[in-house]
Amino acid sequence: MSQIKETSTNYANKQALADECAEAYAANIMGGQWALVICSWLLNGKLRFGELKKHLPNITERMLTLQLRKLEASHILKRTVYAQVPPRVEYELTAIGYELRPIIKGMEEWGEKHKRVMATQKD
Amino acid sequence: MSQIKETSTNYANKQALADECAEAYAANIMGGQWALVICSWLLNGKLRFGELKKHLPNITERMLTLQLRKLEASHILKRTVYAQVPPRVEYELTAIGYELRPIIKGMEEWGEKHKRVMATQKD
DNA sequence: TATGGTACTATAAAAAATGTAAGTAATGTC
DNA sequence: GACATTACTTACATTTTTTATAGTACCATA
Repeated sequence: MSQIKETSTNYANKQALADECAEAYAANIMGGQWALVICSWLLNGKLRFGELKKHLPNITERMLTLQLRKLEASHILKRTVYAQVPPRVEYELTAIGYELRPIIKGMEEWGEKHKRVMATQKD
Repeated sequence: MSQIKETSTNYANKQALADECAEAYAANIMGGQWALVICSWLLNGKLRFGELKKHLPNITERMLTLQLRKLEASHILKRTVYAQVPPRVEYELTAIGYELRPIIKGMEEWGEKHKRVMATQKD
């Protein structure tokens, strides 16, 4: 998947932080350029690979695949393959995945508010 | 600060995402290995550089400085320097910084729950 | 036989984030 | 004058993440 060196200091630090801070643990799972937005789209229901791709205009297929695989490995979403040609694969949030909703919504609201606050600062 | 190339695809993608998805915008601000945990500690009140460092056992001074500067630039916290020797610098969340509390707490709870869920899977 | 659609994979390169190690400034105390 | 304290800064190395580009498999239809 992603190539993490289990001997690196960075790896050790992430582990240690995740062990004692559940919010850092969560951030590791939800980290990555597109993970949050993918989940955000999936909050409305299952989507196919190609549909997700359309919603994320500039993502490469490789990145989409990587992020989906990571989220799948963390049991945030589940992947269903239909034995068809051309292939059809659907992605859907799991129960724990859907529980991200209040957090994602919270971040959305906070982000909007932060934008407004920043607009009033003149730095 | 951090060296972002404004000509890179990555920069363009982040901008575009942040523009249309406030949750991605928020994630950019709160991103970084230690940012969330720093904010988490600061939810309990102002702390000095050295105190923060003690709370984050493996962080290097360079990383701590970088993350604090980034958070300051985003107006998540404010930095107060006291004209003393040896120096004394205090960091405190701003109003919009304190508004991260429900999000951080939400992530904390979700993280704990996710850990429990994962413990029951046998992969 | 050629073409098209879907969901990928492989490989390389570029960019970004993080870590390492050393040094700095100012001043009070020994 | 040497040393300790605090909050950094700088130069450089390494690791991790993201992007670029080009494939692949499958079968149905033209």
